[in-house]
Amino acid sequence: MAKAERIRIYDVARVAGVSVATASKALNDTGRMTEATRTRVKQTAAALGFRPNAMARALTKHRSFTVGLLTNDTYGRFTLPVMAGVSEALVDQGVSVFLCGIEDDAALGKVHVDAMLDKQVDGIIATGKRIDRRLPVDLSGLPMPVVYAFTEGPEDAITLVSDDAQGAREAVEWLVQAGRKNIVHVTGPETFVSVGERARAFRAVVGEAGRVLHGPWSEAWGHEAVGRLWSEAGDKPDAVFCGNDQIARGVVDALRERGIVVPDQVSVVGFDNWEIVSAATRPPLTSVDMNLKELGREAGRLILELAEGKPVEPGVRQLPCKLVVRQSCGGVRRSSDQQGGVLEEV
Amino acid sequence: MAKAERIRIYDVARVAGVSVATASKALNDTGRMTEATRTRVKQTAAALGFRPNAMARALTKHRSFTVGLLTNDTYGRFTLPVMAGVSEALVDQGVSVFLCGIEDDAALGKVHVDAMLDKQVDGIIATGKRIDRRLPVDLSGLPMPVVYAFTEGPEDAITLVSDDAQGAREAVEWLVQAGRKNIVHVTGPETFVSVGERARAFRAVVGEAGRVLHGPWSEAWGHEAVGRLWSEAGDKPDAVFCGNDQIARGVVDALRERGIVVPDQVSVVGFDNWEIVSAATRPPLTSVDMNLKELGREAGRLILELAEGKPVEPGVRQLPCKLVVRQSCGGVRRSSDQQGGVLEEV
DNA sequence: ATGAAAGCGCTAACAC
DNA sequence: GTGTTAGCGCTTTCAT
Repeated sequence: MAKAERIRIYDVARVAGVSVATASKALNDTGRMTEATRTRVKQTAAALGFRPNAMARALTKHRSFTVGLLTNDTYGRFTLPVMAGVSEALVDQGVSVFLCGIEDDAALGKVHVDAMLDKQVDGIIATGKRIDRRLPVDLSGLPMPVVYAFTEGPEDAITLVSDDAQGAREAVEWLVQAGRKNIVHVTGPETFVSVGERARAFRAVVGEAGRVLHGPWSEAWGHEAVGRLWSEAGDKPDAVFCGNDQIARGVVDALRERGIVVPDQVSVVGFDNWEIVSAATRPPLTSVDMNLKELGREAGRLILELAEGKPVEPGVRQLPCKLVVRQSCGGVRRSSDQQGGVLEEV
Repeated sequence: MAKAERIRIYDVARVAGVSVATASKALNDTGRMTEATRTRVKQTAAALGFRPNAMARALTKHRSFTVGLLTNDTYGRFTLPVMAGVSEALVDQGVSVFLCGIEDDAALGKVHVDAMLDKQVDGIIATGKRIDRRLPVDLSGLPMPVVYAFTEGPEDAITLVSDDAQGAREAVEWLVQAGRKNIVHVTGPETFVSVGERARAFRAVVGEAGRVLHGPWSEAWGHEAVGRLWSEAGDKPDAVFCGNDQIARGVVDALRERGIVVPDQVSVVGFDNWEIVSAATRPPLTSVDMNLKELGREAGRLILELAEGKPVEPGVRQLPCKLVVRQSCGGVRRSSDQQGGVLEEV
């Protein structure tokens, strides 16, 4: 832990035979000087292993090269991909990310926001576990930019969300294209905005008579829904589009218990593409991926632009979902490991 | 985003009618002055909404009140609880946490570590996904303290791990106490140190003849293991102690498919207490919790002590696991919602 | 083209 | 007890 004294710009300047002012300008590619001088300074800095003191720099530049990521998503189901994206977009720029988990605790939220203020973060990215709820903290009027990603923000804020309708549409169209005629939608509670959007998109494809069953976001509900659907008289569904992967897993398990083969007899599609669930299901789930990492990347880019003083248009930006095809729904897909786009049965 | 000028200590001093030096001392509870002055300064600071500039403070105090959490655990299965604990231990002290996900990429690791160095974090906590592997970065010789939590560190480092042997012992003793006679252990690959420790603890309880089956950490393996065990001639196991919750879930599902009732006929115990798995299993899994949040808390406390210059004895600290009882293993447990410790069958 | 000097906001010796 | 002063390491006018 004991270590040679840290190299300061002062040392670089001395060794390079220039003043600290020149050294500073050389290293920051500002000011004017002979190319020779600039190069020499940069080389000595590199040779000496000079790393500028971020604190000192922040003090004068009023930029800390840090951002805060605020979240109330405890399990990290949604936050981790977002975080990964944010980090990826910022790490090359030398920007580090404070992760602040605030649960649903307003007091804790305030503590974290105050800490961010003290540390003069260049911006705050707010994220959460659903797009129609706000974090229990007020982020308006802060002296730094704020971007909302996968959580609701004020009217005139910059907000990033996934395009639930498009994701749902792609999933359902996939099922239709696979020849399924009787598709039902088993999803979460009606109180979620995204549940409504997905259900609307579902009906837009299959027709207004499309059947939608609401329940909790759990495997148990998927299970129960199958019980309900298959105990009714009349035609049974030949496909189930689920509101999340846990429900889908419940559905698949329940079907297997009834001796119904997925995907031969019934196709199942999930939502979220939570790999730990979708990949462990037998058969592995085809699922809609909300591209949360890309959402995070975009949030990182935006916060950076804002921090640099560039203008960013406020409003809600919807980012597209993509369907990840596994084995739970049959149909035809373009083979990924063959040239020429041969189509194959899966 | 436009905001009134930030209050500086200079403003506080002026309003309180003292010098900045006195103001500083008053607010930091250092130096000597009349209690009256101190109170007055503190009150004006509060009234003005003064928040010290962390950058400026860091520059002089050589403490940034930030720490870095380095991890290669992408899913966050282990990192998130650790992170929550770290954060919990530090947030009251005004310390914020940089989360740095480095995958298994040495170059990315170096980028993050360099960023931490530039930002003069007060300490680094290294964590990962298994206790017998190192992160792909060299953290020795850094000018700040390092604590290893749930990842391997150098010989003379400060390391925090869960007590796998104790956790396994408690689980198996619980099964024995529940009257189980023929317990097998279905676990992960032999290459994991923790697999060895748990298996040894298992055999220490059930006898050296205790049967241990190794395989991948997956549901599929749990499934397959049941197939293997139940297709053999002779007595069937009446309990399965699993190396993680995913295996346990596979076991439970496979047993159900065979018409074997859990926990009536066979008891199952998991490991990790990953709620998303253990709670969704039917019946919910009794599982060993590694107390990762507490591990994180302890790591936070230690890094703080080190940052404050207090000495901390190097070496490996084992923190106890605790058994979380749900419905997958029967036996007798103390009813939690009755007074007087009535014992009840579960 | 380069350098001297004045801060950024705060803390800590050392005077008074 | 309280204030004066000198930095912390870097950036940035403004001279030269």
